[in-house]
Amino acid sequence: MKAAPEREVDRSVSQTVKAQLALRDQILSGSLRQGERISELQAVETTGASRTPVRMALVRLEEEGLLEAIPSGGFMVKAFSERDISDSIELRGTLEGLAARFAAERGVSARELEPLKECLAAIDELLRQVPISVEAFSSYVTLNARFHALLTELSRSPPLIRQIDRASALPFASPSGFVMAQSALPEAQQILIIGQEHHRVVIDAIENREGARAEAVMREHARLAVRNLRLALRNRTHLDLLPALALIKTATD
Amino acid sequence: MKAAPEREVDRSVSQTVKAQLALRDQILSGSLRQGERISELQAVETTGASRTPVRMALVRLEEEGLLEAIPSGGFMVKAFSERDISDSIELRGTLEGLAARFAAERGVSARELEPLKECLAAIDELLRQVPISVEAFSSYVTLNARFHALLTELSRSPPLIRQIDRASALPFASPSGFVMAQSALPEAQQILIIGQEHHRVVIDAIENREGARAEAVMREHARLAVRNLRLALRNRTHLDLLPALALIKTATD
DNA sequence: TCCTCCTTTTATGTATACATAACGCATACA
DNA sequence: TGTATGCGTTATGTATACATAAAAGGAGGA
Repeated sequence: MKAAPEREVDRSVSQTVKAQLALRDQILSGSLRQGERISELQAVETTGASRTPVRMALVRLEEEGLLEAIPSGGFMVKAFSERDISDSIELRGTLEGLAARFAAERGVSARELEPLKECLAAIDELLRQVPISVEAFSSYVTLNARFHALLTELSRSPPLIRQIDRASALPFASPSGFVMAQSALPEAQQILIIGQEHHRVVIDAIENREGARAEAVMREHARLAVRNLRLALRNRTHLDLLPALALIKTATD
Repeated sequence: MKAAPEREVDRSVSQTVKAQLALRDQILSGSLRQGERISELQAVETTGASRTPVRMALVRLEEEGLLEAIPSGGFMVKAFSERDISDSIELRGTLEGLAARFAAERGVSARELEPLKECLAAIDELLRQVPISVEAFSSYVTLNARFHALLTELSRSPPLIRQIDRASALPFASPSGFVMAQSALPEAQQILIIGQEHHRVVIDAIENREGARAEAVMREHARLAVRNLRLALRNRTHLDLLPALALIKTATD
């Protein structure tokens, strides 16, 4: 399939960003197999951008952690072990814990907490319906991502916010990475309820300036995601809902 | 034998790396002032590389955290507040704490601990002489960096190692960032001795699989660096020994 | 004198051409 | 038959040309 004939160049978005998004999709969907060198020429054809922006995108994706530089030149898709993924989640949790502690220790005004509480209430509303619909799960993903983003912001520490964003860039390490995978599990509802309890506690801890408690609960919150990862991988049900399944290193495959 | 070790050298002299090193030097030395847009053409002249590798280097330096992308295009040198810097150090300490905990909880063989203990002994040897010479300070910097690198490796977690490396890339956040600045302070020797005690404790904690203790002491260890930063900035003595002083946002300057 | 608009200039983003180094394949020799 | 070497192909790294968008400067009007 040749894309060359009518290559309408969309100039509203830079070619670099376009190439980056396209390549990321290809990586996460498994079009580009792990360990294999990514051909720039091939990437040029599939993304529609020329070599310069493609190259730029490759560098950014390497920094993002999805690609690995090959010593002799070029890049390949990185492979992740189950341990790598759980460590990445725990890492993210540790950083979020630090953010929560900063927020608690340095103090947060009631006005700043307002959006967090709204988020909390919205999730409460979602969890009230039994059983939880697929649409509700989808809404949960959005609200959960929002909650985590707001919480991170509460630290008011640009370096920390930056690092958390970078740690969450890996799709399987992001706060909502495994929520959809849970949707297939019978204990899904319980898991969401426990997660929401964590949300509630961290807000309470920040409000009362209990730094250690805020930090601890965010770490535990991430451990919930690790548990879900294990559960999903063991059950092997709805693995297609797992983000970046193609990146997971397996012994047999 | 088809493997050629010289390939690494080839890449190290690549125009991209050359430009990156040259630009980083310029940024840290203050040749490029914070807030001002970095002219690509000017960078081409000063680095000797052409625009493509310069552009590559700029992207990498942005990911590294030294540059900031300008919405309308191009990059500028980022400015850091004192709070930004202390947060970056504490961030690094938190990650190192996680690494130490991983090492302690997951267990480390005596053979793996060996190089750490050698490092410890070498630093002990250095600190025995009173007063500590400038050369000793310099040796300390090397050994300290080595100790922190070895400790990070002990976690045996590639994602965590990667993040710690990224967090330490900012010169003022690196483990040895403020050691030289201490050399001008009268309490320098005490500070080094306390730091070494932290090193000793973390090894002991890892050996005894005391995860919480290992984590706590590494956090405290980073706080020592934060204290030194404050001390150095307040005393304003030998500020020229501070890395990236040009990047620190000040109200007066 | 200040503000606004237009023109000019310059810098960035992109495309592409070129050179060099790596990889593969074939052939020859052990 | 296996290994090593050499050549050809191909991909990457680099340089540069071109187009567009932003910034700056000047001129005209209020």
